[in-house]
Amino acid sequence: MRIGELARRAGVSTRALRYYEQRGLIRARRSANGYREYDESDVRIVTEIRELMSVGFTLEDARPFVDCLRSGHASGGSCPESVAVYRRKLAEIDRQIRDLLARRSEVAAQFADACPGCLLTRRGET
Amino acid sequence: MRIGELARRAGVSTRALRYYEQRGLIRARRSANGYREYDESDVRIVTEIRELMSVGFTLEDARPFVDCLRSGHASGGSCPESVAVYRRKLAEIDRQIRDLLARRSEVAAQFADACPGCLLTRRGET
DNA sequence: CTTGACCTTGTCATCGGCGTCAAGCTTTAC
DNA sequence: GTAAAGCTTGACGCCGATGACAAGGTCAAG
Repeated sequence: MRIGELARRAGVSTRALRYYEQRGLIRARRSANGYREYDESDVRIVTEIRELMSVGFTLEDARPFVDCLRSGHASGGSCPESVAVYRRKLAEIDRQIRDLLARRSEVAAQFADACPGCLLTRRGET
Repeated sequence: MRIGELARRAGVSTRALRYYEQRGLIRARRSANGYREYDESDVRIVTEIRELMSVGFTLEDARPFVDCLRSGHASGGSCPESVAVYRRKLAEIDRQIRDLLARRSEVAAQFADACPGCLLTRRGET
């Protein structure tokens, strides 16, 4: 299939697909006229990338998953490198949550300090 | 005082100060040679900006606080516009926290799905 | 033949908050 | 006198993942 069909089937723009190729995440055969040609395995790969991005992974994060799929694994997340990324992302998310909680207290504290009496409600009620 | 001293006293770069001026957050008199001249109130304003930024406010978020200080208030956060920003930021942070918590479950779920047995009760998921 | 859908490469723009030169003033210190 | 600070404006770079164009080649249908 050509790039337009892959884009439709994977739910991304053609621009995104060319970008993924430029970043080395997908590859394409070229037909005689220079058009990119893809097959079913590319649909799988792009779908995997989008799933990961939908939960906050970057393209670089997705790379080990793509490699894992290419090496024949049924799941992109079953290779050691992918598992490492999963763990790293979970740790990263946990840290972000902690940071945000700390930040929330700081903001609330500044607020209370700058404007005593303004913050009369409890969390989430404003 | 000139820009270098203001930068030192407020703990920012001169580049940052020129940027704030360009964005209309601070102003400067000019001495005969074209150098920017600041006074104590500018130290206060820049300090306020940095305090707000340190807890995740953008420069635009800081604008009402600056205006509030300029209008003579002792605290930049005591004007209605600043209070509105505080409330908005708190709501924003709460939303981000909720999003991250949801994202964490999704990642953990994907992880568990892609690699059964990899996620060994690290956080009481499932 | 022509329209229109699809493809190509290449480049600029986005968003925030600056860092980092560049090239040339002024002022200060010795 | 001269060198080192310090100041000026201007402009490019960065990060991530594209969107939006430009200017053209290709191909099937009417």
